[in-house]
Amino acid sequence: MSKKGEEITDCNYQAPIFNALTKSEMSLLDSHRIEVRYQPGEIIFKQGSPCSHVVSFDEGQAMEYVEGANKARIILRLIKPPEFISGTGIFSDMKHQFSLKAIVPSSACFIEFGSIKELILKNQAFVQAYLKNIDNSLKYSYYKLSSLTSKYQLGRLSETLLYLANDFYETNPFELTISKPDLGGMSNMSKESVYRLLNELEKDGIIKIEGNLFTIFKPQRLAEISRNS
Amino acid sequence: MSKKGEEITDCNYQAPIFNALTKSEMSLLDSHRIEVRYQPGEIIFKQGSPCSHVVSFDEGQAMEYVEGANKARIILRLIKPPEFISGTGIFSDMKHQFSLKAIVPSSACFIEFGSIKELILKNQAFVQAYLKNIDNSLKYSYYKLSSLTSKYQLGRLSETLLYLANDFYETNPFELTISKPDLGGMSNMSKESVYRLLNELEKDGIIKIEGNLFTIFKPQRLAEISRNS
DNA sequence: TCAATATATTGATATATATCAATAAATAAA
DNA sequence: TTTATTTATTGATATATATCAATATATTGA
Repeated sequence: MSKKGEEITDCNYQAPIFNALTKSEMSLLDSHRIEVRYQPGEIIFKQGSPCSHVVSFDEGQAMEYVEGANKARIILRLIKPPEFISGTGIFSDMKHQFSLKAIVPSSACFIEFGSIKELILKNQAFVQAYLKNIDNSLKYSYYKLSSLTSKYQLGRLSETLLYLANDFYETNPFELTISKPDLGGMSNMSKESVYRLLNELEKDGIIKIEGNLFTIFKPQRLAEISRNS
Repeated sequence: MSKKGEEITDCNYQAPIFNALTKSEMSLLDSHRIEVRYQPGEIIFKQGSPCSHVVSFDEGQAMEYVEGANKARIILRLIKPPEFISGTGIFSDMKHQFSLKAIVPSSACFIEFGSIKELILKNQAFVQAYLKNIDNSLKYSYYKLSSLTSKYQLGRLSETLLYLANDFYETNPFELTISKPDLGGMSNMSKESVYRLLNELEKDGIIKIEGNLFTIFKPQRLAEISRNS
């Protein structure tokens, strides 16, 4: 097992849920896993396809998205390691409910669901961690549902920018690794609206954009906009 | 324990998840539960409030909804017995992620989460049923997310009408027990839009509305509209 | 280097949909 | 019954936002 921070990872079980496992349980998983590397844009799993494994996302960055009525897509959230991704549907209809796509070179470890299920049934700490994981997904999904349906686009875009700085990249000037039109996918708006509103926020001195480098000058102002519009 | 179909119910454990329990496990729950009766409009639990119990919804009808930015609310789905409602957040931040409100006189049984957790940890069939339950909620939530953000209002309202006939009331002429403006809460639109579109669907001979009695004449046409707009 | 493609920008227009407003019908209260 | 209140209806208007279009800039490939 490699430590967090090393360059090459190989199913390193760094996600918090794996803390619940003993060494021998990890070895069990080792014999039921496959590691796969992805290039930017490659789909790791696709909404609607059979779901037989969980994913330990070990390296790179990816996006979780759901497909809408037309070609529209909503980007639910971005993923960075270490992350444990349990395809929802694994206890119901065995189909993926969302798609996962690499946005930079990435590495994902597929662990057979059978062995995960075994651990869920016999390891009390593991099942609690697993339930916490789904619970958080559900919580986030409900939040997104109300936010995407009740806010104006400026509020939604501001929320996305704060999410990127605070939760995803976790730095203030941050280098955007998705495209600017993808900000529209995260905030549910057209790419033209994204460009227009970004310029507006920049003109108001709230943010600065140089290429893909985003600086948030007034995070509290952005939070206010996110709340009130 | 009363059988399904009887008038008065009292924590009857009819929801599928309870099939996983033995008689003695049910007795355990019996000593950790409280039954509460509600009048129409009364809140059973409120988004953001502490979540310490799960709910067995035994009688009546209720709505699950999330509160949006302004006073806006999205009605996630309607609930009828038997239904097991595990407040999400019970494994994460111990707060309710949505509200539940009675729409007709209803009866709900609150079961202490401690005893549910005990069963999750020791009964393998129960934990699987519990996971299936959350999984379905997540699946539904993702579906709603894409549907509410990618369809036009006519498509969303058609979807709601089909949901009511096929999944909730399960009869074709159905008596609406929520208000017509609430159809807007389910479809994310203003009440005026609801009235306009209902009249439009009626003029086109797709549905008929007499008071609160809704008849769907052309369900396949409605499904088509729901899909393509 | 030059062409070709993708990304960014901005304006004009179209359109979905909310909001406001006025009134009608239905229901409840007195 | 008469009044008051809620629910329903419909039109006019305002507005958020997408779409279309034109062009500019940057990036890539030949």
